[in-house]
Amino acid sequence: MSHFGRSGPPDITDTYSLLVLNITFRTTADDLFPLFDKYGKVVDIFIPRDRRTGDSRGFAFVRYKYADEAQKAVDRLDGRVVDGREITVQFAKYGPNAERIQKGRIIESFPRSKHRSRSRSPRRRYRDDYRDRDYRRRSRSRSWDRYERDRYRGRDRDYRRRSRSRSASPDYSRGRGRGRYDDYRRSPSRSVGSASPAQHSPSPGRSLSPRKNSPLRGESSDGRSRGERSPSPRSASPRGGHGDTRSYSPGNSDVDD
DNA sequence: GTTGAGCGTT
Repeated sequence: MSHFGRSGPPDITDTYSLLVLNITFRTTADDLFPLFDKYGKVVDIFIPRDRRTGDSRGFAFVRYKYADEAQKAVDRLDGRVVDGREITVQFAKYGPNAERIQKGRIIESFPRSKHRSRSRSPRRRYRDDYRDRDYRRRSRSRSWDRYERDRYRGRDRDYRRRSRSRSASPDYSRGRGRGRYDDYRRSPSRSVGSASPAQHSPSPGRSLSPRKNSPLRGESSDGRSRGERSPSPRSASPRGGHGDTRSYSPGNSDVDD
């Protein structure tokens, strides 16, 4: 395995974690790697993503092998404009498991055999409080300046170009939706073959569900679909097999650039 | 297409 493992964190006991804040939502580890690797030996880069959407949360973790290099990277890259955004580089304050950490270095002072209730909330690891935070100060800035737009477009195309090889966009919504509509339209109740351009069909089409609140959805009470219901086995993973945040491969870049 | 304080995965 050349790349850093998606099997979890590597040997982080002797590494120094750096927290990179204020990065763009489109910045990936591949973009940060060359930047941070210039100032030292980068062991691993991890960018937390959202479980639901899969988008970046706007910050990353860069682990250095040596503290001096990490310190230099902090001093050098802190305040640096990346992707049109001024990033904030600082030593990680907490460990991956909210363990004790010192200057970004994880200190396992206690044996892991003794799991202790952490002060933090291990049950809520995700942004469940994003609503509160959103209401707190939602109106601040659109953040969409000319820089990000330009960068986003360029990056977007790049991603599309490389992702187009293996799998297309998650068309399950459209495909499945049309499939349902197709099935619905397939009913003899509707004459398919001549449309009425003069008047708009009472069927909203895709605006709202044609059977929006039918007492019976046709699948539950039907009974026939119960056994032969196909839950759209079209694509299990829209991201394909590359759905890892840290997809950069040091020494062996798999980018087909 | 929207977000922006913060501390992380098998």
